[in-house]
Amino acid sequence: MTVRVATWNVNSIVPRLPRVLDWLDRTAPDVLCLQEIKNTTEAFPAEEITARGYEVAAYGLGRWNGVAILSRVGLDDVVRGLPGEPGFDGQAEARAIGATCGGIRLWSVYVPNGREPQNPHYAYKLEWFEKLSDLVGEEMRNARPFAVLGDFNVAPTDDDVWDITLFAESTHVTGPERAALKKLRDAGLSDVFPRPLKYDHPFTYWDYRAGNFPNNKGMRIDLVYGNEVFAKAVTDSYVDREARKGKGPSDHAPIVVDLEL
DNA sequence: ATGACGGAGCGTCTCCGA
Repeated sequence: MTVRVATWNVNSIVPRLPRVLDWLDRTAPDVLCLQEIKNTTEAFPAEEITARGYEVAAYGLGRWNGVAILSRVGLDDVVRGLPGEPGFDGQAEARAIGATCGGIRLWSVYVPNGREPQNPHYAYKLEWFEKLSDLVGEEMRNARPFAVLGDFNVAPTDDDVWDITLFAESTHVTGPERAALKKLRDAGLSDVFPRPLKYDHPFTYWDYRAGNFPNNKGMRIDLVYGNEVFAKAVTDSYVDREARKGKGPSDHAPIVVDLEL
């Protein structure tokens, strides 16, 4: 069975909907994990997506964050929220949703940004990673294909940012953040490394400002972490930088993963 | 070469993003 799975931080689903619909039509993923839908579960604009044959599971609590999974190969055992996840400043946040699609267990995640290393948001980020690690430990008890996809807000290596010298005192590249990723790999997940459609590095994010996209000043912070049976089934993976072009894009590009299961 | 911030909310500004 061939399955195409994708992940995309859309930076708000409502203004991005025309682009997402067009991208679904052209790319035809079986499953699409979304991050930063920036609205509520109830307000998710599902109609035109379901008209294309996808089931929708969304989880959003308001104007920030929010995640979703779209699937045309089944959408079962949906879990909204990371078990035991911390909130920030006393508020729950919608940053994870899990579902089983076509026999594959998938989690769409939007890891907290961290802001600056001294900011309480950074400690929250590391705490959130701990709960993600706990979840992965639980999911790894099953033999089925399993992957965590989404915006991890960490560049795994110095090659995953356009110029590491500009990241002193910055989040996304610190030792503890990278150690959190390593802990996921030590638990048995592999970084499904995508090919870039252009240039040398498969960046997935480029700031809107200062011409960062045309200058390819990007970061690889959106990741696909799969267990062994998932990773071994991968036949191709790429970052669709075409989706970052033109008027009204997200600041992230989608990652597409093809599997033969 | 697909381009020089953009989204949301009670909002003409602030917060957030990485």
